[in-house]
Amino acid sequence: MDRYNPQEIEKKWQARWEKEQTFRAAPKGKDLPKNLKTPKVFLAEMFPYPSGAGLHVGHVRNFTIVDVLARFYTQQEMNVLRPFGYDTFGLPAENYAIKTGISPQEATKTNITNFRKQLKRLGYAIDWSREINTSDPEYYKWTQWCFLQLYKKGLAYRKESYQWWCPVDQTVLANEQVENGCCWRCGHEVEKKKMKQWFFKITEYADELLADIDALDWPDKIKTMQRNWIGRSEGAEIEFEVASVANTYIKVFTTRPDTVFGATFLVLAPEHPAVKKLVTEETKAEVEKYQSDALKKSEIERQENKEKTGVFTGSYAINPATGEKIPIWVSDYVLMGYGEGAIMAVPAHDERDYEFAEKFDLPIKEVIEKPEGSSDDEKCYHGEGKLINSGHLDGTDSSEARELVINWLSEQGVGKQKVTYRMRDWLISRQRYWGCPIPIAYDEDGNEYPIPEDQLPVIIPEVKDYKPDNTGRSALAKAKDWLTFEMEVKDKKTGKMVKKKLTRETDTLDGYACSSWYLWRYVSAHDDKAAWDQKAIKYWAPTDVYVGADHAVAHLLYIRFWCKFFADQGYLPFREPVKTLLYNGYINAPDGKKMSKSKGNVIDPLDVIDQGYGADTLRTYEMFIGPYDQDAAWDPKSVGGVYRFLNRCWNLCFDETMHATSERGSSSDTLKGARPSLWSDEDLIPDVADRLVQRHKTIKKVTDDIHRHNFNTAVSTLMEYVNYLYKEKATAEDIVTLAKLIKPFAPHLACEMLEKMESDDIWPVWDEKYLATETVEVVVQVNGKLRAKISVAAEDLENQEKIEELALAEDNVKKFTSDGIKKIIFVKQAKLVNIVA
RNA sequence: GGCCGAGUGGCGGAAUUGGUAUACGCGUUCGACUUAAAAUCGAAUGAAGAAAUUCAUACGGGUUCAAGUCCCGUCUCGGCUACCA
Repeated sequence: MDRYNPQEIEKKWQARWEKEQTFRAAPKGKDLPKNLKTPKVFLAEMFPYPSGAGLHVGHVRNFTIVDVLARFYTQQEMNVLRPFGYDTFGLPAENYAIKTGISPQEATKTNITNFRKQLKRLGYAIDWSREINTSDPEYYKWTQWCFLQLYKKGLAYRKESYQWWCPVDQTVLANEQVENGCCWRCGHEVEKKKMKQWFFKITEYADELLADIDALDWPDKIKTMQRNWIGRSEGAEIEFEVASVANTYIKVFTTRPDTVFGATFLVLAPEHPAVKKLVTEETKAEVEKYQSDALKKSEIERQENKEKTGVFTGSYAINPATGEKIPIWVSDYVLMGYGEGAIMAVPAHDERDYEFAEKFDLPIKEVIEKPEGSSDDEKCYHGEGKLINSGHLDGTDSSEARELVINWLSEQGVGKQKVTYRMRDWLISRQRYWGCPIPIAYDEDGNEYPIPEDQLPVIIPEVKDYKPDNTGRSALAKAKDWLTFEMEVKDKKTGKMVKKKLTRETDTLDGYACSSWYLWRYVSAHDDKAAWDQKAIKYWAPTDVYVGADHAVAHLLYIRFWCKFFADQGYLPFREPVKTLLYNGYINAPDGKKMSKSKGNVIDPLDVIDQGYGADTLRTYEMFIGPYDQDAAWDPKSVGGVYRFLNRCWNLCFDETMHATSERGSSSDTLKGARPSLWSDEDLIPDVADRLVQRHKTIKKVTDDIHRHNFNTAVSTLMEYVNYLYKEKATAEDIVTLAKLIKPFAPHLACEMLEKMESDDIWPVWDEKYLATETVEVVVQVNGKLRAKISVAAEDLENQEKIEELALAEDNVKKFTSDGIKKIIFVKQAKLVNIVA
């Protein structure tokens, strides 16, 4: 007998899959599969950044989940689309280029080649004809096209604003790229810088992005994070007239308009544009110093020092509810980016305002009565209650008063209902070389001209030196031939077409823009007529199952935003890009800590394969390691256990001593070419009944488990089946069933077994009739404690009286029921009798 | 501080709708094979007890014929978030 040799058989099957292009989703040269009536499944993982280090075990877990599903659905004869791509723009390649002079284009090519080779060694069922790469001009041409669509609709715009700036990477960062006041890439503290930047107006879709979360088949964790990120607040916008400066109003946002009578001062963010109008001779110097200090303060300092600071502007506003004059202050606890950048302070009912009032000795006026018996012992009560000190609204319940106040202020023209979002517009320009160029140019007056669609792509020029220049512009500014050019444009004044000298935008797009549409590119990956083909998108998309372990908010929110936008433009026939999202956990080092090069605890998946375990063991192990959505620690000993299991599968097929033989001695011809030692079910009557039960139970359990994404228990079910077959020996049908069921996990081994058995790989179907056995075991409890098990004929389950009688007849039951029986509960479904004594 | 998870043998974990707690794997022990070891195969393995049995799903209560599962409270760990008005 040949021994299980993964090295040999994996090489053999990988070569065959490559040659036969086994995993192409469509016949050559066509976009759609032949049989459109078969259900389609579009599966994808979050495409990786192909780093020089190659695949790590985390990738393997992520990709194997997709692969198991792809193979499972393929075996069920569905049309499966399982493409692959690379997210190649980004800082690592650029920093590497700055350090070594090797161009990002070249480094990316090398890395992809390595990645592709490694992916093939894992035996993934990838349709390689659809491989995409975001830094390929063929791809980013269409990223630029997407940008222009957003630009046309006014959803891509330029605005001067204070932005997070990383002084090391020399680029602005989006809010979600700032972690604890530090750059997500290099970890350096970020600063605020006033710059003109490009944005996508994601806030336009805030309401829909929020509302549609409910219906998504996504993990609750991610749904909650997205809801929090969008951060919708309902409240009111209230205008406060400035007493000392004519015709000046300060708008504030509040979620508690019911407390307006208690607003005893206003607070403005240091960056608020009205501040310069409000300062007086005496306060000017001090306020300006406070403003410039606040700008210099890093996010970390702001967080560390929660002690309230602030300064009086010297001006007063009129509280529209009370008519009282109240002072206007400036403090950095009010953020310019949220609401109106100004608040009405109600110190009696808001902790932050309370602290501020205490510190600067400002009046505190209670306007909500704490209900009796309230356990809230905070200094300022922020719950609901009856209004007091609130003029005509005294005695009203605070929850009702909110609307009454809004209506009342609205009648006077100084207030209205308002919804505010925590989410800001998406900052997309980056001062980096290695990104998708923004297809915009400027004339000498700074007017914007989009590059016409037929002139795309704007190709990234090769440069010698990749360092950003010290003006905050990317290295693209160094490509002089590329930077300026002539283009026919409509003259802004005369409206005639004229040739104009233009300068290109040197900012590139945030990498998240490139990954916001790649799922749709997969349906017609190398289409040169459109970003995605309409017929193909209609058939394949949206993505049925999307698997990842990162980007809970950013990427998964942006892709939803683009989906809604392109749906509105008529390019997509759906409004949500991903039906089911699986979010897999991380794989940690054996010590339970995160794997990292510096700690030297990294497990290299290719090493595991080369040690002799093979790809099938690696794949199966990573599915068996635990529930896919939980973190798990790598255990080298358990890898050995999975290898032993696959080895046992192999033996059942190739070791004749493991084969069931018939005492009647007749060989079966039900399986052509099967070895003489191998017997079919038919030869084994009468012991065939239990065998069929085990087999069909296994088929059902494995099928259900994969549907539920319980990959770990699917594998353990197969282990139980193999243990059973080791005891009882295997028939031809057993071996074929086992091979088919294990194929999603260990495809090479399964193919080898199926080849030997001359069998197809079509997913087996269980028959309910084998699941119902002739005799069943009924559990007998007394007072909920297990006391006996009785074996009864299956049809007797309908006969409650008989079962109760049998149960009571058990010696061990009699022992515990000698004091009499109160009642008997019989649960047919659970096959259980509970006697209450 | 706020929100959301989780806590089961020596370890990773199973228990799908409230119905036999600890499947499967690792580890450990014993046995077979072997001159021997590895590999492989077989058996045992929550704790206490000779046994019947009792006690065990973080802790304390509750609901129920029956609770790992549901409810209330406490503790511990993890994730996200953090002056968002």
